[in-house]
Amino acid sequence: MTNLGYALLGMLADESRTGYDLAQLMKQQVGYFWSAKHSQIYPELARLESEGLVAFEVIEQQDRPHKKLYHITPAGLEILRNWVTTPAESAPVRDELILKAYCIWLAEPEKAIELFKQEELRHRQQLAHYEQLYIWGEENLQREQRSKHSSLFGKYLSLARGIGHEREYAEWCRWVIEQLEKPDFF
Amino acid sequence: MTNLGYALLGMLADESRTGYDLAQLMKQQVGYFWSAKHSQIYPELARLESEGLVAFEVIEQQDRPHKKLYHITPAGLEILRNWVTTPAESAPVRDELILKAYCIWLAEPEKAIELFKQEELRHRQQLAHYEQLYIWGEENLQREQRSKHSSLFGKYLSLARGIGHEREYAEWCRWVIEQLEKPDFF
DNA sequence: CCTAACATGTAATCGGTTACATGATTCT
DNA sequence: AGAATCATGTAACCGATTACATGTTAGG
Repeated sequence: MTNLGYALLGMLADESRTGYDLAQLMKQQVGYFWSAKHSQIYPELARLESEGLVAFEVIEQQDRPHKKLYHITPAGLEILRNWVTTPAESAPVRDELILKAYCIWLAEPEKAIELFKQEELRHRQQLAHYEQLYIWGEENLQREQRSKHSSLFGKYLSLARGIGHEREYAEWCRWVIEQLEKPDFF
Repeated sequence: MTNLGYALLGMLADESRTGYDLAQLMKQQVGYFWSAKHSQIYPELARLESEGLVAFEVIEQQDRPHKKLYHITPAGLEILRNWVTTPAESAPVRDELILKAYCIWLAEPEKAIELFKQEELRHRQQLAHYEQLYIWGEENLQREQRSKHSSLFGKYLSLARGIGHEREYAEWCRWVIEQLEKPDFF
């Protein structure tokens, strides 16, 4: 099983979806921590189906093309449940901006400041976006949905991580700018 | 040019190194934000050499196999300098633990707590490691090396990012545990 | 004797992106 | 007339990992 497979099972555990729906979700919500293009999703769904972890029914539509609505099977739910609490394997980090930071001693400080100002702005904007989603969610949250067994719970945990991550990243950018603005010897 | 190419140029801008040395560096320092195995490094060095961005001299050694000591060329330094301050392209995030967090509503809370306790510990240990490196660096830092134009400057910026990242990650794990320990309705 | 460190490469495979391919409907 | 959304697929390519391959010396 691949991580993409688990990601798809996770989305289908919440509700039945088409390949197209799954690809859309990966441009929103889920895309903040896992993503894939439709060209990867369709073959992976076919693979999951061949292993009996998902199944689909063809929905015929007038005025729209037909679609395959996938749902998770009991076997799929079982391996997903088993996976969620097993330790995650640590993937190597590859962050282009930190790589640039490592080499920044070669650059003119003014240009470096400009770069980090742009990056800070980018992360502040993403932070504001996440915070807005968080507020909207809080407002519409019913009492019975405030359960560890509601799929909304998972959405909150992941959104909170996004907020913390973007805030921390933006603050590092700011700190880097401060270091670059300091005179060389003091 | 690939990011790996720039990473190698960045390491060679600091000082001349062999492919073996570069692979070792990517298990330490540089590996915290960019990594590659020797099987990827050797062909990439050959490619950089064919494009005139690096060059090497063969060092014959008694009692050790011969080695190729690579150094950056003026052309290599130029494209590296040009790259460092150009905006970084944002790569999609793929974090297995956040994916698990998203699906955690399917798990038994006790098992979920165990998972996040393990993960918190892992990040606290990595944080302690980074902080130790930071302290050692501070201690041995000479006045003339406290310049934006010293390669140590880049090492500090990247190390600071590692510290911030691990601290924030560990704190999120702790917060998740708190959410999981709360009674469902309160 | 076996393992670790030094030292350099190639081949097979895999996960993911980009591009190719098709086709209907709705909105501007 | 053209773009956007819905809807599903395949093919080529690329970056990265794992495994294959070789050979020396030092140390437990």
